[in-house]
Amino acid sequence: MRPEKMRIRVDRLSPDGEKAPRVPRAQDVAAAAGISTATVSRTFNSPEKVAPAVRKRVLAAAASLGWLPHAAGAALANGRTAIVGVVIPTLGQEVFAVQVEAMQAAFAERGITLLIGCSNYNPAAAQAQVRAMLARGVEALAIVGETQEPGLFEMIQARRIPYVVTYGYQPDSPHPCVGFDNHEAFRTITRHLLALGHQTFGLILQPKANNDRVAARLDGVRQALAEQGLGLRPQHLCEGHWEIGFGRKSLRAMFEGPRPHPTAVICGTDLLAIGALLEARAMGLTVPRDLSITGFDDIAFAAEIDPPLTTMRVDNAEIGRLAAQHLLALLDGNVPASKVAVTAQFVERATTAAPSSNHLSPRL
Amino acid sequence: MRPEKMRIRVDRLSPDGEKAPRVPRAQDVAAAAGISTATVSRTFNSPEKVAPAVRKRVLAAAASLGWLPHAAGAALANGRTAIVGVVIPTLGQEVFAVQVEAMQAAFAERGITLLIGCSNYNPAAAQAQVRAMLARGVEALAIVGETQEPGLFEMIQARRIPYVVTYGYQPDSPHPCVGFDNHEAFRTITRHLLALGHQTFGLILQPKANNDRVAARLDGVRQALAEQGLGLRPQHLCEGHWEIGFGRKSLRAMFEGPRPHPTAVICGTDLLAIGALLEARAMGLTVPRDLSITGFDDIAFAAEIDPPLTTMRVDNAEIGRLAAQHLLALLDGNVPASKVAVTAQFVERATTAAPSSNHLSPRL
DNA sequence: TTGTACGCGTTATCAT
DNA sequence: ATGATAACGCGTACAA
Repeated sequence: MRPEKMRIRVDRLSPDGEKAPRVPRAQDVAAAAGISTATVSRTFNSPEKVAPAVRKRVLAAAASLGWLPHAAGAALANGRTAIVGVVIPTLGQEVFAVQVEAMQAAFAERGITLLIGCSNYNPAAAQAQVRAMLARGVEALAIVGETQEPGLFEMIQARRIPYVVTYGYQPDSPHPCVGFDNHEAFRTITRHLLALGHQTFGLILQPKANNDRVAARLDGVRQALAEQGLGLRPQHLCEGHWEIGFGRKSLRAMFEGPRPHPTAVICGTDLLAIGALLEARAMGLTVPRDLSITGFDDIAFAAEIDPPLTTMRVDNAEIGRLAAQHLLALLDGNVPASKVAVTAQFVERATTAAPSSNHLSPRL
Repeated sequence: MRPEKMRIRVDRLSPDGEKAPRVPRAQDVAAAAGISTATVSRTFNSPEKVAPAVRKRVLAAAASLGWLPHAAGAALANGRTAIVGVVIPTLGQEVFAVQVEAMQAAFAERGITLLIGCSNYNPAAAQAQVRAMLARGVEALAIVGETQEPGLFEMIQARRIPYVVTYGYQPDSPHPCVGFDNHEAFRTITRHLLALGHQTFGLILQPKANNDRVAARLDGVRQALAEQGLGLRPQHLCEGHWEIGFGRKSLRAMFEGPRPHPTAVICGTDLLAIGALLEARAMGLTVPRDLSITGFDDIAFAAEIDPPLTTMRVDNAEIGRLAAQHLLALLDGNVPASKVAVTAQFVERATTAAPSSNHLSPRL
């Protein structure tokens, strides 16, 4: 009988001469339970193949040593990492934070942990995050938006791992996606205001650079206007940071600019709309009598403000859940629908109304 | 000369007979560049040790093959994973989302990626997340709060990895922490209101179960009151979900309850305070004449609401940054201060004032 | 049911 | 400066 080949790792001694207790390995558990590492592994990965008595001993040994199977070793051995990556612009925006939270919960149920990366709307940063995640062997990827560094999707595809673009739904996209149709949503808002009789529009949006969702929104508005032979004056289109401050600033700029002033202002987020609303009030305008304002997202506060904000509701947690489901299905070898549309729901509250008569024939 | 021992992995054929192109390994890059894997590794990890000409060839080969060093292999070989874990209650709360975002940015600068876990205020879930992270070989851990499952910190300590408790600062805690002193902050708020002449207080907080920060806040209020020989009536202490709805509901409950009614209501979050403010207005109360209200966090909206909310500002991004710095220092072998205090700043706006006279001698 | 032994992809050591 | 090779910790054929 050949002597068993067994690697023995000597405990390193720390400078002060004490034993530096090392993180236990399967080997240690095996020794403690008086069995082999193979049985340790089986106890955790296919317990039914292990005799109950042995199983009990192994579990006890593992618990007493505080052993956890080292994921890197396992990943190398079986090719699975149980890690999924998600890349979003920023956690500072509730819509994305909520999405990530829902994905994390869905994956956690399946024992999958989530690597998170923020791009801050910088495609190069997104690229770097994706690269790092691929190197870490993520089994799937979710990424917000299609406007990415050239080659990013090829890099993912070369790894043959499932991926999905979230937040936006684009029927003609080459990528699987889960989200709502930004173009359609803003067309809906615009049409609603057109139906009320508005003819002069203001638009306050996030920067559309590197942001296909915002570009789609702008397109949606323009198209709805074009259908009525209308357009958007350059001074009535403001692009900037998504929060209250920029909403205020933009509204003031529009109304301090040349006439005609807008009778309706469409905003890209509820926060922008709230800013516009607050500034309109500060300027002595009455909403919706003098000015209609719409938001987007339906944050909790939208319903509470006075007057309650007309907006559009998107279930971001649902987007996160569906994205996770989509990726999980692919990981299970199933073939889910490549594109999943979530509907954005128009919520009419009290910041929209027909324009008052003195606006109906603006002095051009 | 012994023939070189070289493992050759045969490309597996996919069912349809086509070659399934596999993810490239260092071996493939080495072959393409006509050198050994050792040089490939060096090219990326200590480029100065590689001849410029060779380096160039290796980089070109790696780029053309799309090779990324597989992190699991690297982790196994050098014992470093470049992963750090963070466990928070929920991303749905801005304060935590902002913290995580700041940590992610700080770690990304050092090539470290972040594993994220949410506990939803459930210690068992936090425990499970920590366990999964340790198994994945995180090199450091940040976790919100000290109220954890017994044994959780021992589990971390056994792994000898740096960790830090965030959001709360407790001078007498056995754990390193980065945050502000919740007890002191709420004592400050309470003292301010006491100085204005208030004697009957309401308190609207998040649930204090499994939440040391909230428990500390409650204590802070109680202590400040006790210093003046005052107490808190049970019906004036409401615990519930941190958002607007619960603020409304709680305020109504207090004022529909038996007299005396509070002349000042202290809230655990700005959203709760906004809810209380809206409900107070709906009930015909004028703030701050009939009722003072304070929030906490200083969210963007706090300054915008009418009247602007008196609250306390915490720089959560700073907490995230400092926590990351603390962990990075430890990873670098430095010894940073074990406890880092961030100050919460009282921001007096317009929802606080002296109680009106009819409240000064409440009918008990 | 359990054990043996190899391989996963990389890095570090040592030799050249 | 570069190459050969032995770990790293685990999972899993295959053998017993």
